[in-house]
Amino acid sequence: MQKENFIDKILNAGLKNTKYRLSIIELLSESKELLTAYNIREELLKKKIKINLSTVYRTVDKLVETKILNRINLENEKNAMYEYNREKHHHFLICENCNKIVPIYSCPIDKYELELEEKSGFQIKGHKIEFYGICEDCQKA
Amino acid sequence: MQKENFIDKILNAGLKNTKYRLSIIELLSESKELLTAYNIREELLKKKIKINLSTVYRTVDKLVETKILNRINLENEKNAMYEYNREKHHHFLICENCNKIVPIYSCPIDKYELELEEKSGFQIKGHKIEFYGICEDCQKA
DNA sequence: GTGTAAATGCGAATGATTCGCATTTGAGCG
DNA sequence: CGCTCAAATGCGAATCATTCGCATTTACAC
Repeated sequence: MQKENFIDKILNAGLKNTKYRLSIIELLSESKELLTAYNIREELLKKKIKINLSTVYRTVDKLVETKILNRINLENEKNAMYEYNREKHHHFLICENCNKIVPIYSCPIDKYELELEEKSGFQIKGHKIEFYGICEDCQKA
Repeated sequence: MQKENFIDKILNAGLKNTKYRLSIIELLSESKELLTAYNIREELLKKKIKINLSTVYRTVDKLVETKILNRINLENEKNAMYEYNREKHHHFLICENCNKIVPIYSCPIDKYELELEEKSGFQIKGHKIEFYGICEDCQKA
């Protein structure tokens, strides 16, 4: 059962298993969208789970630290967004018109990163790409 | 003379030529680093130019709007940074240790962006890439 | 069950950025 | 060159996401 799996993740991360941690992980693992701290609170309220906003922030911080969640800061959004970490490298394609955010599971970087290491002398640990454009729906309208 | 060139840019953008606009453009055009609004104010103060922080924000907003400057929001910095727009497509390589920011003037995207347009149906307008790693100096230390 | 550190709630603080409004300034025009 | 008016500026307050301090509660090891 998925829930047991989440509890294991929490405990393996050296964290206490609390109802808020579990429900935030469940929520994000079921969500197709990125959610802000505020969104998370709203969604939990819909499920009759009342949580303080500070607690949401502290909880997601811990879960990001332990790599159970990812924190995403997009160019056009001032608030951080969170997603369940499915451990699949990806980037985002963002509609400049309707702000739709679509994950992209392919990545054009690979070889280039090696070249860049040689040229720059940096030891490269990672990268972040965002693509901006107009989605199909907005092009029609 | 460079200054005349900047004044032209300001006027062509339909803006009034004010000492603050000119000095902010001059400052950024001479700077090798990205500067925050606060940094800009500090640097101008060093040159005995006293400017209100609100004015810095309003000025860079206008100059970004008119593409004389670029606004850059990096993952790890909460404040926006500004650079003079030299109209050369580039990305950034950031040292996770000392926060050095190095511009990279090559770009691995080109063909991939076309593929992505086909696959996604998006009309892609642009992209943003950040590379993270450890710079040569920090690797030694 | 007990003890203890970690987690939580609540309200206040922080810090970047924006806003409202009164004053000043740039630039076109006579 | 002086006049006029919109645009630009200064200043202080407001905003909004996020963090902090502290008192209280809870999870988990023994």
